[in-house]
Amino acid sequence: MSQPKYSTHHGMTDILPDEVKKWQYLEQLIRTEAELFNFEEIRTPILEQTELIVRGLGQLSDIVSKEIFSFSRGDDHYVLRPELTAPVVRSYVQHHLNQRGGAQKLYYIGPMFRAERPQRGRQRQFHQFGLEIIGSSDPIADAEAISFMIHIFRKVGITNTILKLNSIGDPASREEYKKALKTHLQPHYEKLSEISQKRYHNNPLRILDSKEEEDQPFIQSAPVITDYLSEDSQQHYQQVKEYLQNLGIPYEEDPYLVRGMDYYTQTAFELISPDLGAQDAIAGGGRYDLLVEEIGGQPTPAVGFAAGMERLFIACEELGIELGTEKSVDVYIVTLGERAREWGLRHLLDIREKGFSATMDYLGRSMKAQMKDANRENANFTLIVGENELNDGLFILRNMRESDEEALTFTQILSKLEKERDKE
RNA sequence: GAGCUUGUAGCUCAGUUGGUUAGAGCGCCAGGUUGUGGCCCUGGAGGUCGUGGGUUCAAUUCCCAUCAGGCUCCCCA
Repeated sequence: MSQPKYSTHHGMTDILPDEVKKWQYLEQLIRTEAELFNFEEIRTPILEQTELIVRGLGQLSDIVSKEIFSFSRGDDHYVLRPELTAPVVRSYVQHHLNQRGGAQKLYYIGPMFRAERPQRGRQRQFHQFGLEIIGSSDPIADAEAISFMIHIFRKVGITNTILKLNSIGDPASREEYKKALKTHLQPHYEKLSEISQKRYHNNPLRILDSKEEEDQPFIQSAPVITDYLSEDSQQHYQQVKEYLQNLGIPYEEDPYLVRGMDYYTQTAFELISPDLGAQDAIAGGGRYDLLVEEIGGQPTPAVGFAAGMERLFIACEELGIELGTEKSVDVYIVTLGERAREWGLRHLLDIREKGFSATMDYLGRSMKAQMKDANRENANFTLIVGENELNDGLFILRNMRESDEEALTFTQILSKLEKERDKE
């Protein structure tokens, strides 16, 4: 096809009317369920200060080092938010949300931006929903976050997921482990992949995440972080696992699961969908007990997760799950002649006033074309108006599903519609 | 950031071993029924064959570049 003069940027897509139904469905589901879990929505700006994201996620994280959309205007440095944990925490600190009392249970839905190379399940503008529980160190918060995450996927019908679970401990135990890991890798340093050699110095934990062939033998023989957890961390992890068992949520422990952002501590988890191919992480999260302080607030424990909405839809597609309903309209007014069009224009409002959706032809088309259009719009009823009907005040209400029709006054038509609605 | 692969109508795809007007199905518009949809029939609109350059008498077809999609790596949701 020839290239249009203007198009979306690389890796950014329009959500067209035919697809928007499933988005609305999912957003509605998330909102309804979040309310049931007693979470409150929070909305933060698309643009954040560069420094927040750099401090929050870590200078060396892949996201910050190569995937950030940023620009400056005067002395202000802007980034398009690549995730929402740091912004939500920023908001929490900025507005002293701790003063509202208790743990803050927040959820969000919205677009994120990462300058990655696009492919299926990975767009430069993509959408996440997620939640953050700020102000509780209790493992019950971890369990609730995971529970909500699983709950949404189950509600949608995605049940064949794998929950991977790990604990990366508190900072002290992690330092211990880092030392042990480096000691283990030291003799093999020359044999490690280039990336892993770099990470050896910067962020040795991430070596565990490596998919490089040459690293695998050393990763498999590496010490396991869960052996280095402090007693508190161990207890916390143990408690999370017990809560998950009580909730009937199966999980797989993966001692090599490490998350990409620097702010994570203790519990780390990922939800994997076998239906996604290369981008198989459909949701991920964990505890980040140090982030609030890092951003300038009081030391405050927190836990949360984020899920990729596009990836959720891909999984649905693979599983044959259809979300949302077909489009339809309650009443399509079919008009014949100018007088009828005027009548229709006025009476559309009366119908809508009663809570029924209503439309009519805007193109001055033939009756047949209008009927066809009504069919395409999936109209429940057509209301046929011509000179005859205007003269005797009886209009034809055609039930498009039953294919029968009757002549009624407009008042009768409205009550007929209401009767039909009550049947449902 | 790297490798591979694809790019023909709104959509899904044929086709052209380089040669006058590029096809199908679906969708769209109109008519068959001068006031009645879904099925059927007839007709129509819609494509400089992703874009730019090169080779050639001639390129949608071959070559190069570029852009976009897909798969994989990397990373992540």
